[in-house]
Amino acid sequence: MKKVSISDIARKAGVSVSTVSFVMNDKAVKMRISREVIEKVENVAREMGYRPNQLARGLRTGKTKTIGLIVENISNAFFATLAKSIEDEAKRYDYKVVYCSTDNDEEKARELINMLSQRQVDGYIITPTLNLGEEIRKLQGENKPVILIDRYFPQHDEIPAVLVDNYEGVAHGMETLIQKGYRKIALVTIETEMAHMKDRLHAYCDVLRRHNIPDEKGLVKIIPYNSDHEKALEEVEALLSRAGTDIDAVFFLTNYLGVLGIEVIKKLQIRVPEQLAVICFDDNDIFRLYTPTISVIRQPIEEIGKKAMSQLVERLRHSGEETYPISTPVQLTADLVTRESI
Amino acid sequence: MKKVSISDIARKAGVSVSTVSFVMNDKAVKMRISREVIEKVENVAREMGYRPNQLARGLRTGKTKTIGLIVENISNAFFATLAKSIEDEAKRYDYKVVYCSTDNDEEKARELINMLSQRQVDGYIITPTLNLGEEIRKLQGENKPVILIDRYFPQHDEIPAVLVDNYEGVAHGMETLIQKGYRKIALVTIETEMAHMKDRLHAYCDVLRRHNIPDEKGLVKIIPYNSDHEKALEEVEALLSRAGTDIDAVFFLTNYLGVLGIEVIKKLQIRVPEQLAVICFDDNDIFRLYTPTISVIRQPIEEIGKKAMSQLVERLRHSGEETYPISTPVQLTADLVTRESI
DNA sequence: ATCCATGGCTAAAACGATTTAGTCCTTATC
DNA sequence: GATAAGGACTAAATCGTTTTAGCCATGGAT
Repeated sequence: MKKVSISDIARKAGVSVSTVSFVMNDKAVKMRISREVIEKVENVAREMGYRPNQLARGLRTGKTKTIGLIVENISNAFFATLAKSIEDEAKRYDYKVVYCSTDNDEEKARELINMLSQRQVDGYIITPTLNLGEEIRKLQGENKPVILIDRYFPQHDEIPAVLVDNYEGVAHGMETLIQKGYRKIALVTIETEMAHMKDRLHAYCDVLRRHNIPDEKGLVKIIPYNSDHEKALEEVEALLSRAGTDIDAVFFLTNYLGVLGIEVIKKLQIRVPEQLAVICFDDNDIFRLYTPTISVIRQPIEEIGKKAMSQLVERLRHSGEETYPISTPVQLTADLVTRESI
Repeated sequence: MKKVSISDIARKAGVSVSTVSFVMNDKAVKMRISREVIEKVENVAREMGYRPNQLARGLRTGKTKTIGLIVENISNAFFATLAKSIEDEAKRYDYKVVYCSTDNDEEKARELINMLSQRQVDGYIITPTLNLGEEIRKLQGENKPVILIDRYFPQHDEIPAVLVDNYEGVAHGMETLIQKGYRKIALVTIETEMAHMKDRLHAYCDVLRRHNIPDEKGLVKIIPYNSDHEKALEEVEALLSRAGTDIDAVFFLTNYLGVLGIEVIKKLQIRVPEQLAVICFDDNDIFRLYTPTISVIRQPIEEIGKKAMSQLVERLRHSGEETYPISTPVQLTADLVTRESI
């Protein structure tokens, strides 16, 4: 049972392939196909269950109605939620999404871009890794729109991005901690050169400095990206075992680190917030339900997805035109959600 | 800056398109292309950054090296983890994955299958919704292998599936509860006709019956699939407010319901396990980290993904052959992870 | 009778690959 | 000297669409 093709329809309906194509693409009226023929073709197509081959269509038209979404890791709650929001939004614009995970590996990211490019996706939404600037410029050179999300390249401001204000988010959290009287604030972050994490780190340092609190090196723990769960736990444990003495608060700079932190806090039976105030960048079901509930800087995930998609569609519409609309960069705010942990 | 095509390479290298194709597909030796020409072509291809167009290739060969993955909702931790595992496994076999979410909607599932079929994916891994049997048989009729995961159709045992033993899992959990002395065991499940959930429900009923415990209707709460978060919370709250009196344990039949349950338990300040023992089907970070830790029936997610992919690849290999290998259905076990909540 | 529109369709090229069946040289074989 | 047998390539068909250009009636207008 082979698939039915347009010529099968044409044969059965006793018309030419072109006529079938016109009917299927609602160009029948423009092409002045008669009422009867239109109906005939439509009936035959329905009876035979005809579904146009998108490979052939894409090959001919150069458009696949597909966009590529590259995230860090689809099994992470943040990216999974983001992906769903983008998938839903894409559907509204009649686009299909193909996702893949970089695992934060530059080489893998490059491969993924190549793979998507070979599959002729019409546009990209990318959570970039380091050093992807050139690769992305190449895509733009081929006239394929790209929107960055979550991360960006400060040196390439011609690549549009949908971001949250990382600096402001962390600064707000820090100010709140300080205002509540915490002074010995530790930080747990991930080892990376990427700007969005640097922004978060800078906010931490700047706020401390603004309040004349020395930012001792010992209070900042940087977890290497590829350390396994056990190793990372140990690192965090080493830091948090000082809670109650030379640390009175901790700021986790990512969702994943926060969960790790909870694990350590539970293990060491640290009392929160008495011994240690806790705040995390990016929310998670756990933070809402843990006892005590954990305060977070919440990113508007749905909105990031929607905005990224609408920015992309905008560009897709104008693709091929001379005057490429230079949109202003989109910066959303990450709000503090105060819970019991501070 | 247009993309370079095979004919661009041919022109620049001064050879025919066929020759380039042979070189690019490692058929040069078989086709007795000379060393020099091979090198020449390879160099030109590298210099020009040639990447074969997969649409064209797929159109010609009928193979896209892509598989379609349909899950219920990619933002759910279970499916997100499963998706990642399948993505990783697919990569090993040199396949790309396209995912989509059904949101448990039959009509949407049908549309997704159509969409993937139009995009000529080579095979499918599907978390089915109700009444998808016919649609799936059609795919098989077109010689496209399909593997079901997580759910199945008891009336269609010719559709291969990778499943966990839902009945045994729940039965084991129930036996453990009873052995620990709990008798008034409530159940929270989701409204569905699907067999995997019926299996779980039957295990609950059977174990109660086996121990001569009457299964009162009032102890089973069925949450309608489309009720929003608030509504579902209320329903669960109505049930769990009876904890300590006519209910001494509760079994949540899905991950999502368990999280909902935790939310209610927290709100009502129910003491676990003194007032209420808790167990949930399928694990989640929260259950590991909540205080007290929550016992679960853990599904081997990684293994499901791996098995599904290897089953699919097996069929992909033999696709087109007369003797389709009838593999025995794969049934994995879901083990009890005992934690503090029982 | 000729010309022009217009209506209603179709032929054929094109998209970018893969693959089958040659073509055209050499060189070896009888 | 004719034939066969490689060796090193290439022409052209093909996959399933879309789209441009054009064909052939018919019916006024001139």
